[in-house]
Amino acid sequence: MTQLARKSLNAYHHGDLRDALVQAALRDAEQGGPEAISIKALAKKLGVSQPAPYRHFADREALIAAVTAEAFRQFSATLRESIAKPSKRSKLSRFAQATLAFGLRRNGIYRLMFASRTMACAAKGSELHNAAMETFGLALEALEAPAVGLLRERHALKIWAALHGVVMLAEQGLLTGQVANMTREELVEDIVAETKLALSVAIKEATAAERDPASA
Amino acid sequence: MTQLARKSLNAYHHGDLRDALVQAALRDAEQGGPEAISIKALAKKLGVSQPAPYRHFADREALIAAVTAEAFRQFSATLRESIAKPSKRSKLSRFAQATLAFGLRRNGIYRLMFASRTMACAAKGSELHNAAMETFGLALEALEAPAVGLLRERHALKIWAALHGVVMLAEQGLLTGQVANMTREELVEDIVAETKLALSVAIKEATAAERDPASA
DNA sequence: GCGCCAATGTAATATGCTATAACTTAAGGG
DNA sequence: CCCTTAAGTTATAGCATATTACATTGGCGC
Repeated sequence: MTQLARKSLNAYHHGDLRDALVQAALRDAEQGGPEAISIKALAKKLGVSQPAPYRHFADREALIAAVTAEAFRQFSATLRESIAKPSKRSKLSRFAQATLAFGLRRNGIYRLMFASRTMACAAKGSELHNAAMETFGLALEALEAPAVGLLRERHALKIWAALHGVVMLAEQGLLTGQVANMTREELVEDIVAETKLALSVAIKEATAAERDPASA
Repeated sequence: MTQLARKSLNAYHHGDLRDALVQAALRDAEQGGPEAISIKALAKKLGVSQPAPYRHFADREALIAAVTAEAFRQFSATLRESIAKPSKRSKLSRFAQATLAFGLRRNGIYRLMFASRTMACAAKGSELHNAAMETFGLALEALEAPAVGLLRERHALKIWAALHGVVMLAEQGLLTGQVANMTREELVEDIVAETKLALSVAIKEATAAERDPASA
């Protein structure tokens, strides 16, 4: 990429305006989501003229895309950390709770990644799309059950979707601390358990079918 | 409410500008989501001056809220229909597929309901919040298994979240037609089956615990 | 009926944000 | 040392929201 070039060339008036814009925008988006990102406000805050950001981003959308990419980087790092550090709880449980925690704590950023028009318009091979798929890769990794191939993929997909649903509903205020007499964390734990159950059943069925192909 | 008053009073210059605005905005939001709703553009399309809409809505947010309420009405009606009409498939399956279909076909509207800042800011007792909770009520209704109380609520919540996750991921282009060698409809069916499995196990455990409270 | 009132709509305008055009400054290489 | 180019500035166009002051119309009391 142009990252090396950027670093040396931008060391000028502002220092590194591009990066400063992304970081500041990320902070603004933390609470208010994508709509809280304003070129003008950012320029003012960073002490440059309004049009200055346009030297680094074609338009507001481009800035948002860059911010979203950075958000994915942070999200992935957090998740990776969660499944790496040892604990009594299972890898899948740690992954799930980390996802929920990130989504609740940095909800504007979560919306940026998973509920913005920018992402919806990202093409299949784009940097953003790849970043999102990497997250799914982490879900796959977190599934420690001895499932391989499609079976593994399907269950990773299901738990990813379920977690995503919980986080989104929570952000919309539809999961208010306690629903059905359980906290959001307990709900996530319940989903983890359900996934494990379904996966073990599926594996049992698969091995049975292998032994006796006719019964399938 | 003021609905009766509205009907008679608004029958004037435009006929019923308020309703026309909501309907037109709903059409605009169908593809582009909330950000596609523009007071100015709507006024032009309906042949009135730009400030005219402000006679009916305090600001853009208020219009969006009204549109969202209408969206919930249509969504609920669609879901209610799906679980009412008889079919070979289970009620839960019909409910789940109807949710997916609505989310995919009218994705801008779905975002309006479940991924907008407007909803996130809706207070707990507000009309919008209640409308959203009604949808959850339909999920509860769709669960035909003989579960009651908290058990039923929890499983309805879980399938609601999972479905929601699938729809959102699909809209973000992260579930591209075929993932893990299955279509989105098959994925939803899989989730339905998983829910039924988990619920039946939970019921079995509950009845066992009832017979022998000590083992719990 | 007549005039008044309130609801609805219009014209004009202030404000704020995005984006572009034309011009300026500073760093670095030949 | 000048010239190129990246990066920044001032000025301005354009668009959308929202407000204020004014016009219109339909219904209601008298």
